[in-house]
Amino acid sequence: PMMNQGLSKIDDLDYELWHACAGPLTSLPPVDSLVIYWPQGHIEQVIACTPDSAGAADVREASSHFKLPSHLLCRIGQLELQADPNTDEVFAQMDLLPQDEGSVTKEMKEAPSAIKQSSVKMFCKTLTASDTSTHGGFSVPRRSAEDCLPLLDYNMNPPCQELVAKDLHGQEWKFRHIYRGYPRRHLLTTGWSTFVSAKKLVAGDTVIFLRGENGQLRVGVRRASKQQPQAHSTYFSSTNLHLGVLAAASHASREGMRFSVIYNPRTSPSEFVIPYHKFLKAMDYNLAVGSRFRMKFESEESSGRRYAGTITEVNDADPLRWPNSLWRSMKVEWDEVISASDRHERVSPWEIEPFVPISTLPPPLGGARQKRRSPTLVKDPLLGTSQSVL
Amino acid sequence: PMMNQGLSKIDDLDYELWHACAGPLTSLPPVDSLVIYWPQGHIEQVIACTPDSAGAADVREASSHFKLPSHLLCRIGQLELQADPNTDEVFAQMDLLPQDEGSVTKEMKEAPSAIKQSSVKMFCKTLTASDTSTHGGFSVPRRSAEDCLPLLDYNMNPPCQELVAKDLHGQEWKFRHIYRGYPRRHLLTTGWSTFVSAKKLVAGDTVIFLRGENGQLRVGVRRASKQQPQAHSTYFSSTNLHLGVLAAASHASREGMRFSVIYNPRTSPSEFVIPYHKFLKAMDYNLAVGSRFRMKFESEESSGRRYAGTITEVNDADPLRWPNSLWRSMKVEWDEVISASDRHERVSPWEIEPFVPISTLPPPLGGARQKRRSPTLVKDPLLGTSQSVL
DNA sequence: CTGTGGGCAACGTGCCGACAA
DNA sequence: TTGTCGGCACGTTGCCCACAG
Repeated sequence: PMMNQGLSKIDDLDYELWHACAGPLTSLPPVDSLVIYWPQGHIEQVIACTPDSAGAADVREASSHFKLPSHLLCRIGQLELQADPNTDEVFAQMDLLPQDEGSVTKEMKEAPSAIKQSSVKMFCKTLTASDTSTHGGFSVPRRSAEDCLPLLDYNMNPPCQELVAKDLHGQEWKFRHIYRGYPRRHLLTTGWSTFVSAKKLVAGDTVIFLRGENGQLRVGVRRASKQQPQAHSTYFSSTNLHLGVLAAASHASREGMRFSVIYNPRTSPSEFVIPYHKFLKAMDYNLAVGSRFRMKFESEESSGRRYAGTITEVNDADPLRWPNSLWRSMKVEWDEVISASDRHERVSPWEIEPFVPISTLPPPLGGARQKRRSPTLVKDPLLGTSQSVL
Repeated sequence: PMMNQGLSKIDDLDYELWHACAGPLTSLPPVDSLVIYWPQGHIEQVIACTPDSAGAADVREASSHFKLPSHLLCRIGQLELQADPNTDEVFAQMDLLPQDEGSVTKEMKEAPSAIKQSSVKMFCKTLTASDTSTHGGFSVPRRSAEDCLPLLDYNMNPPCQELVAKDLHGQEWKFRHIYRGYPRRHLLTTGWSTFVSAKKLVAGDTVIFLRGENGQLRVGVRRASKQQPQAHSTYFSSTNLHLGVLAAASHASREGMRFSVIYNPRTSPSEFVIPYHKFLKAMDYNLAVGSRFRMKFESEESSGRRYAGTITEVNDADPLRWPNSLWRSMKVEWDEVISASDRHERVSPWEIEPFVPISTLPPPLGGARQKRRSPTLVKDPLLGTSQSVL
């Protein structure tokens, strides 16, 4: 049920499957790379995962005892891509090793160069009412079947074969793939309904099929409904969960010890482990009240689109607990009406793309670097404390 | 889904249902009573609930930073009896308010006097293969039906009625109750199989029916299999959960603030919130290596029986992390072979009954009190530090 | 008294082509 | 090209009694 990253062809395929299930907006920092960890964002995920936010006042009070900066520079130690055995929700467990700022070399600050080309074939389909009904099977779009499924022997009458596809847990699912009906079409019949009921799929959910170079098949699932945090984990009070996050990070940063976080891309309101180079790049943005920008996120109409907006405030999201933190340090207004906009009322610098691409700005003259930065945003990236720039 | 204790007849019935589902060995301290909270025991529950005990070394290392005594004197602030929405496993959320030893009056140390007589009717039945098969319904034992179910009109042909019973979540379940067959018997037919599949009942599990004075019916479930901690809570790393428990208790004890714990009687290896009077009584036991005792617990053959044993060691269960703690301070040997005896290799003083009832001991003479105590067990009950007794 | 099994009817599941959007 | 439907066969569900432990 757990896998490491990029060891063999098979692991590559599982790696691709995990990302396909996570959705196009999710990216993970590679092993050994430098990242910034944001406790505030981690807490946001905990809140999103627990049904009751009761005792929030307690947490606020108690958390002030932890000497914890707004963010930690870390190296990714180990990365495990997994899926919830009950819901198939993807998540990543990452080990973080706190790093000294001094030990950072120039190369570490740079973005990784080439993106390796994958030869994995894949298709997604949003399930229709017919696909999920008990009355019949799954209709495979013609192109998808021809591109991604093993070639049928069209001399058979009817042409058919058995497919075996593994899911993220390594469990195998068998499907009868048949080409029949008039007009002819590709269908998955026997085995399909078992899959649907086991994965509790409903119309609107998405299935994903992948085929590796070696012919291995994978199958995964992405749900339409951000289903409620189904009263998870009745064993633990939400206060304990909050404090556990803070205690672990606090201890790790003091002692420089490895700690472990779980990132759930489908539940977390925002990524809270940010590649260091992405963070550094964002520090060079010219961000001030009134600045225009674009940002990509998933909404009810689109599974990932750019939205345009304007910065209306630049200040602390939580001045009491997390003073001088860049986490959601900008309040913004969107050009369009965004449903569930509360999730996007405040954003962090690294989430956005400035409206004028930075590369087209005139090259900075002497002393221009200061001008390009908004004074309210000039902070020591590692200590999170404001510094005057003269 | 949540209920307070003892407000009305209906709440009483839910309270009884919760206890019936928890089993005969579970008891809960009443609201406002004094208790001793044992962090070690709380951690044991967390370990029993989380699949992987990985990172245990981290936790040990990190937990040494918390200045936390082995036990806290607390008052029960609020008590919520709940059940897991997925598994119907019962659990209790209790608020604990740390107390000063000085504020404890003599009455608080005494056990509550009268146990109020309940007029609630109840029956349990362990399900047979026929009860859980899809082929038929549920056969109600005659006595149970006559004592506990609403009276049937035996003039009907056949006599039948509709029963409506609520579970711990307040959800209503409807059953057709019919008296038929030859020889005549009570059966639940229509609605029963829905209940079985919704609650995922298998042969060997137990159903519980309750009927209050007002005629209200309740239905609950107690599973035979201590099913695996079904890979719970993939959102949180087990290290965080450990640290959260310690951080919450540590902060609460320093600041004297209310904190909240969740007690799961079916999963926790031992109760970790102990009535203060029970604790004090155990301090008077004459416990030393070689002492004989009895103790009641659930095992594979019996759902709650007394077992006899002998104390073989009296020392710290975890000398490094929890020195001078009474939690599982005695290593014991049982007269019979106990399956899964690892859970019962070490016990705490308040769990056992001395073989010679304390009331039949000769009344203590002058200075006898010291004699009756074993030196290795004489500790300040609130600080957990050893004291010399001269 | 109650667990199990045979009988049997009703219902759901699931494979098929037809048709139309 | 593909979503939905009617047709139809077969397996399952679920109510009934008989019988035996």
